[in-house]
Amino acid sequence: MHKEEIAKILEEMAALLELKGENPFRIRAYRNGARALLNLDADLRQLIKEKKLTDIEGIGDHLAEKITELFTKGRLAEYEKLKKKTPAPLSRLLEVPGLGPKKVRALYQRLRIRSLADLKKAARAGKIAKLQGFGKKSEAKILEALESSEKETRRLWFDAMGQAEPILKALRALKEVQQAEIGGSLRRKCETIGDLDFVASSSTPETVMRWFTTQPFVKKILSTGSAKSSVQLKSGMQADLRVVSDKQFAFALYYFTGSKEHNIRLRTEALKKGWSLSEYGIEAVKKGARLSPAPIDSEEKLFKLFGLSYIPPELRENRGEFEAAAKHNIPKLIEEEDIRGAFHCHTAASDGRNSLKEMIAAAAKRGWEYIGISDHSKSAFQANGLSEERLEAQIEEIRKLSKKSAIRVFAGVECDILPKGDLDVSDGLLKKLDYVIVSIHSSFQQDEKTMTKRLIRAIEHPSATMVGHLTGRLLLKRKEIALNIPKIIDACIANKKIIELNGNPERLDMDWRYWRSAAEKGLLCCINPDAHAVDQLAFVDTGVQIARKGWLEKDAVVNTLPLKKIEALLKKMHP
DNA sequence: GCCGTTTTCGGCCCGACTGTTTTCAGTCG
Repeated sequence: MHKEEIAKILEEMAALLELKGENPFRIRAYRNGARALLNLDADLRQLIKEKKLTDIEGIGDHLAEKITELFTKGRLAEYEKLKKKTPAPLSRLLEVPGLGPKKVRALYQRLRIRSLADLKKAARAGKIAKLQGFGKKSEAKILEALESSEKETRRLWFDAMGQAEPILKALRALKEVQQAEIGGSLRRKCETIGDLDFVASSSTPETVMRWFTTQPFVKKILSTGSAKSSVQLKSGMQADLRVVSDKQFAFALYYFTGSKEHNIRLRTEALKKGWSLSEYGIEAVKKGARLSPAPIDSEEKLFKLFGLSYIPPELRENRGEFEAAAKHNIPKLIEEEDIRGAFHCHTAASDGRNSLKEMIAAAAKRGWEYIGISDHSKSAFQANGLSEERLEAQIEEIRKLSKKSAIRVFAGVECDILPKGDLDVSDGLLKKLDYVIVSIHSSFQQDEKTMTKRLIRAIEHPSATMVGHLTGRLLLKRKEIALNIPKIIDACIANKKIIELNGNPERLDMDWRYWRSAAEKGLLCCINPDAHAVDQLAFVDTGVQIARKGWLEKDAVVNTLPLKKIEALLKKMHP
């Protein structure tokens, strides 16, 4: 069983325990455990073999045992038992907005409702409104939730940002608003976003709330008060606005940026010092505890109060940022301006929209010193992959254009990795190129072992320079291939090969969770746009955002190198 | 069920909003 499947079962167990009315902290422990697993960047098999599961924060002896059982046997006796006691479809009811464990239990015990279908029938018959604790409104809300088909409203970070920016701008333009920022996972640069969070300060919150809930972008008001309002946007996404006083703003922004795990950590630190930290401020609660009277009007000052360096929002995931900040070891994260070129760019010769010349001109306009062109190889027939003759002709053309251009143009290819791990271009031709990206575009269904072997074989090819979009995932659309990523990282380090961070908003691949430890071990990254048109060169910026989330500094990213140095590096890798 | 420079037992974040109540439980983030 994969860690994702195991995490899902732990989640399901949490839901079942919730329905049983178990101790809420025990339930939280299961959820934390599931999350810890998903956040894991090490090889689960290895951890289990070495009995080191309990080294993971949030996983103790009991969860370690359960995870081991699931991993080795593919099933968990306790889970089976639990499922027998509570009909499994009941946990689906928890996903209906407004229904929590207590209400689901009431529905089950009093109306024998077990499934969404039962629920719908009962609501239509008006049976729910009659139950104690329910009423006409909750019945209507349940029906509405069941009948609306827009249940999946998660968006790519890029799309969510596009929706949030105009709202933020309008909020800031209000004369009643003193400060406004985007918070939540959007500010933390998560790859997908569930809802938009805005934080604003004002002395007349009601006015701001009235404005927010009556805008044309609002489809429905979900809730509204003087401190908090939630609306559903016309796009289907949910947006929340919190309004506080200006003195409280830094605390509120910090709080609503999250992540939850990160916040809990700082609150716990506060308690140890005898302070209580909330979205509204901080105060001494224990006898003898003292706070300096200096006002805290920025997140920097808040961190400083705890003796911590400033933690950029991207890093606030409780994945080691507190330890680093305490030692004043927060990395100087890479920035958009550090990028001097990119290597994964397509032209109209394969499946791009623009010509070679146009791509080069667009790269020069961005202020880059160089661009690498990497069209598809012949097996990618769906993408009009280049035959060896066409690739050879393109190399010639690139050599000519590079001499005439303001920027250096490198000749590359995005070479398919064939099912057995062979490359799709002959060795002779590969040698003529400046660099080679190796990517998987076929036989996605291979099992983990086969896939890992296939990829390592490609990495070991002397002409391979870097791995393209490692897992082939399309966020919210297509699952990643089965792969032992820690092993691939080790193979790349051993063979001195690069892994791409694909900045296409749908890919953001390799996943940010792996970069920190990989870079510490010496893996080099190349942030690429995977551009299929001139305007998509900007995807490197999205790539940089995710690189920051993965703790990457400039030094770990090869395309921050000036031209002379990148030329030397490629020559060394590709003699 | 997890965790520990106050603890191996006793904590575990907590406030806003809704709807059903008639003072508050449940849900949510």
